[in-house]
Amino acid sequence: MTGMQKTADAPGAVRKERYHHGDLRAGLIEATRRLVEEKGAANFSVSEACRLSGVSTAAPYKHFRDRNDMLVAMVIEGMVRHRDRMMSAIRDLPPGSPLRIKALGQEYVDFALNEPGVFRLKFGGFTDRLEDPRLEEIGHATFDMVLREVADCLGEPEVTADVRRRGFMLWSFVHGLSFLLHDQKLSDMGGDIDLDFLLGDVAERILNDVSRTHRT
Amino acid sequence: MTGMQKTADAPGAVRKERYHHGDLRAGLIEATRRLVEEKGAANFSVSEACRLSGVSTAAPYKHFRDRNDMLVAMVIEGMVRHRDRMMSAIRDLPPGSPLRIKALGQEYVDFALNEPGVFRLKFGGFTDRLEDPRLEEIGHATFDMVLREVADCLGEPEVTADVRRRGFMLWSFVHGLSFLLHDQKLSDMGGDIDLDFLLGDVAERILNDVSRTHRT
DNA sequence: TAACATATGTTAGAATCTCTTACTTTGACA
DNA sequence: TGTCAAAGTAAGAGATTCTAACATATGTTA
Repeated sequence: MTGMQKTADAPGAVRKERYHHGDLRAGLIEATRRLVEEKGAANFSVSEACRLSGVSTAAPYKHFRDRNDMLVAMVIEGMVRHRDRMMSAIRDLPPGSPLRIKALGQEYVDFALNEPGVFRLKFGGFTDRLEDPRLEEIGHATFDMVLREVADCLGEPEVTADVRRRGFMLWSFVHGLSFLLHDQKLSDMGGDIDLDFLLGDVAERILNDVSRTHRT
Repeated sequence: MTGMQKTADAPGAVRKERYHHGDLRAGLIEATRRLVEEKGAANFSVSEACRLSGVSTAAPYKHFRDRNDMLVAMVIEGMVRHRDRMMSAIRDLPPGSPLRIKALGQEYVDFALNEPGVFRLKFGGFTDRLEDPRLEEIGHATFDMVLREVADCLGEPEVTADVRRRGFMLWSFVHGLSFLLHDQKLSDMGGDIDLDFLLGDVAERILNDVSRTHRT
């Protein structure tokens, strides 16, 4: 009995032969991601991530402050992926084209649907305010990138107040759409609305120059 | 020792003199609402709601299947309030006016900010899919009400596919805006955007008849 | 190469939570 | 008044988070 228990080997469990794991921190983050996607953040448990990673339930506390900190670490990686995907989604599209705006929205929504656990953990407001400077930073960087795209598209050399306002409109829209799509509200209550058309239409309306007649 | 413990009396705790509570179900729902607003749904515990209500931790299970069912019961009441407020927000505004659409959006956002716990519990996707026919029903009823307003505003006698599409755009927008506002993204990243103006501008853009030139 | 310091694990356990089972009290009604 | 169902309680099983104390690798330095 060397203390190297090999209990039952849950499916997908990482087999451990050495006392040291190799990169437990990364392993736990990946386990966390898998579990959050499978069962939702509310049902995520540190214990289960430990089981998946083949370590004791005390091990994570050498790498993370607490459960919340584990989730934050996982979400940070997710947001990096999110931004990377958005950037590569427009790589080959003509600069200044509204197609780029639409593609950014498309990708925003796609990420939310492909990694709903991560997306909702970040934006659903589930935990104790996952405030972390790294999250703040990447969020700002991503939005700034979008704002520059909007400016290009409008022919503005800089990010003006108007550009910022329209960028925020676009964000609000795709953000809400992401939640509603994942909640299946579009299929339940939207009739036969075509998602692709919806994205294009909204982008067009927001990028359009409306001679503002009534400000109410 | 009659089993009538009066331990410490946590602040705000309901004092219990009788064996029977009176209306424990309602009391627990209200305690649940308070706790969710105070500490977030993730930190809500049945035990604490019991402490607030002055009953044993086994009592709720006479009224609710489990913790999740308690949350669902509380959210249902919240969604009824949500709809009621939206309806009364437009009561005195001229029928068919875009002011009504804007007021609905305003109220949607206001509710999300006033009762973020409830709002995010319903839409943040926190729990094990809080699917309940009563929630479905009230959601549909509310959206239908909005669609009729949109139709009126566009001069359509019925809820056409186009009306539905625009209604869904509006919903997506105010929905996302609600999340972003609560996350303080507008104040952090929106510069000095005026919320009131934003709502009016978006309503106008979505209600406008854009001669659709390019559908891509 | 030996010895130490540090990082990274483990074991054991305290505090808390959800939910069940079996028992008790209460109020309503025949 | 007696009985029954509804609505509480007490006790406890099983899980969970996190801590404290201990164990083992790893790498640096004398």
